[in-house]
Amino acid sequence: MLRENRKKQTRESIIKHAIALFKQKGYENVTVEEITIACGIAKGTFFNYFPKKEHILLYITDTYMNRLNEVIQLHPEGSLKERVLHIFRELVMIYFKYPDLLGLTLEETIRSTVRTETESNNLRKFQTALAQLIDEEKENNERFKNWDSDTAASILVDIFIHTLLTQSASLHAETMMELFQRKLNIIWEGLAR
Amino acid sequence: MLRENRKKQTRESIIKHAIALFKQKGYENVTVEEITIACGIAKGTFFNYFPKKEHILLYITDTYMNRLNEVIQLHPEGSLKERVLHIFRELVMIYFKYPDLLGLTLEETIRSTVRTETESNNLRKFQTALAQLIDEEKENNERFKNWDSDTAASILVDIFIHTLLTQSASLHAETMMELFQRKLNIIWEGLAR
DNA sequence: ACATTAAAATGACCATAGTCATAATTGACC
DNA sequence: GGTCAATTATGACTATGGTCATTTTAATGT
Repeated sequence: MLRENRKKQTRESIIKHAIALFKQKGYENVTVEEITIACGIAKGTFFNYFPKKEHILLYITDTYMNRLNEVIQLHPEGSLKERVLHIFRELVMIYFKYPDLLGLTLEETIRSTVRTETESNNLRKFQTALAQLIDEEKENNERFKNWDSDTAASILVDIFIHTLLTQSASLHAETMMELFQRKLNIIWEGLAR
Repeated sequence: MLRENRKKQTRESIIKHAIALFKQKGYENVTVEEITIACGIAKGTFFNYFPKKEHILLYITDTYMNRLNEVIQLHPEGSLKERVLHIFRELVMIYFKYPDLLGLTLEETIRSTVRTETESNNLRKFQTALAQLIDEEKENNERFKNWDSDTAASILVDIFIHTLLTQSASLHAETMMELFQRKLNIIWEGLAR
């Protein structure tokens, strides 16, 4: 299994060096060749691991979303609204680890969502996780029974992603969280009530 | 003013030929040089009009959004929810004029939103228009007074854009409209009511 | 008409993402 | 430990987006 180990190592090396360089010089100012030199591999090798330069950014989101279940477990208490807000906060914090890459990363996530149409994309995973949360709440709380969980979860994802996108330039986590709060208030209580 | 006329002509020629070629061969398979040849201009000239190839896609959204006020006027009757649904429907129909470009166009709109941060971008315009609609409704209808119109409008844009994005691959307008309807039902009545 | 200046067009040029035929490495099997 | 097949690495090469110094064209003034 030497081969598989090497592959994993190379892959991780590429990601590590690429992100380090992106942080340092900005995504656009880093060439693929530069990344491969940092890794001590040939340029062509890069494309054996990632079909396009941008796919590294996608990987970042993968990592975030892999922590999703963990993040959901972090806040098992409180009302559904509180839990959702906590989850949003955690995800925002993770995203803010690479503030300069936030916008680009989101763009790529969206792109892949548009292009793939598959169930396996990250936003779909997020939606499924939220839908499950709503389903659980339905057991305890009559008030949620009216709605299809998946549609409701989809709204939450709509709000999360698009708010993040429009706010990503200003990069202020707390402002963003306030906006989330206000939006959740509205959809919880109903726009026309 | 010969100069300005020529400029306008060239600009329009580029847009016209570019979109025709995109429809015919797909965005990725059309080179800038190809576009300029079709227009009978030099390659460099293209970049005097559009800083990047992708900016042509942005122009498409500009056109759509310029029709926004017109679209809003089209349905002055009915409840707010009905009006919003009508507006969504009209916009979806406009977008579906270039079904193959829909995804790309949206991607670019989002990109520019992320990058510019200015008030002048198209999504912001959409939001402002919707906020105004909500404000008007507030005059007649007590029930909407609780909420900040801008935040509420922002939710509607979140839903519109992100639903469009996730659904753009399947390209089925009616499915999309049904989804809009379900989502609006939820946020109108309130998720937890 | 001619000269001067400003705007716009041009295309040779460059940088770099991505390809691909070839070479090197690995694992399996005898 | 030698042979073969499959996998992975390599880097010369190609294609194309985008730049920029130079040239052309339009507008203004005399």
